[in-house]
Amino acid sequence: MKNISESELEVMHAVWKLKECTSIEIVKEVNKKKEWEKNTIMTLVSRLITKKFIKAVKNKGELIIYKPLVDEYEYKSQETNNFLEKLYEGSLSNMLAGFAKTNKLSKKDLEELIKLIEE
Amino acid sequence: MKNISESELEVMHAVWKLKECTSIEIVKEVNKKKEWEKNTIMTLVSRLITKKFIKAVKNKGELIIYKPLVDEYEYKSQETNNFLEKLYEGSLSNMLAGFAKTNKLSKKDLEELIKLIEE
DNA sequence: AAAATAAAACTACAATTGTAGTATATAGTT
DNA sequence: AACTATATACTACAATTGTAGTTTTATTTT
Repeated sequence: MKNISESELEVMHAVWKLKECTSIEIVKEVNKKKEWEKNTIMTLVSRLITKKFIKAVKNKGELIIYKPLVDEYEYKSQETNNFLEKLYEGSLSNMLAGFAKTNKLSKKDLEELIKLIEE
Repeated sequence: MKNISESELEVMHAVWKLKECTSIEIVKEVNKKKEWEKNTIMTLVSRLITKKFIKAVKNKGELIIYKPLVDEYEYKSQETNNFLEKLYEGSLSNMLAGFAKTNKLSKKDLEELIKLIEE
């Protein structure tokens, strides 16, 4: 399975959020964060279709409806694993340790971490 | 500042580890993980030089010595921020929450997390 | 029905990346 | 000094990515 590129990911975020949507809605949603041309955004959509991350449903007389084909959280945590593998030998605590060195963890972060651990 | 690509990153890991090293050493180190041709690895080294992540010091009669120009942990935590931004709206706890959903955190992870928090 | 508009598809093109091969310079060996 | 081996530099080339422009198709308006 191919990768979602960085700008494609921006589009995926929109599709994940909207769930079933038209090109118009996707463009509007993406434009909240990125000033990209409609054409640019639709090129990304079409690449995501080729890569099987999005499906297009076409009904006569209606706009095409786009839907995500992969689960958002599943995809994200797989990407997170890849990321940890690439930068931190796959170790989460390794990452947190390194991260804490430069990016002071905020109190809020710590509290949320504790809450998470307690479950 | 340009980005370090995925295969370039593999080379950076070697250079970070070795600190001051020759092409031979870099190739040997990278080959522990990736079966890449010497030429391939040296192409990556030269791109990293262009991108200012590595410096080459050349002394007459000796092999060229390569050194990292950026701090490993600084680079990694910056990349981590980018990653969090791209996938989790910049929120670490957001990531951990999502991560915990699919990737059961191991007991070991939890223990190490707790240790970290306690500092 | 013809024209105008807008959506969808197709084409474009440079930069980056992955992955080497080839040429040149330098050093060590006979 | 000539030859050989090997380190370094330069060239190559297809795939992917970022970023649209252009063409075609379908729908709505005169």
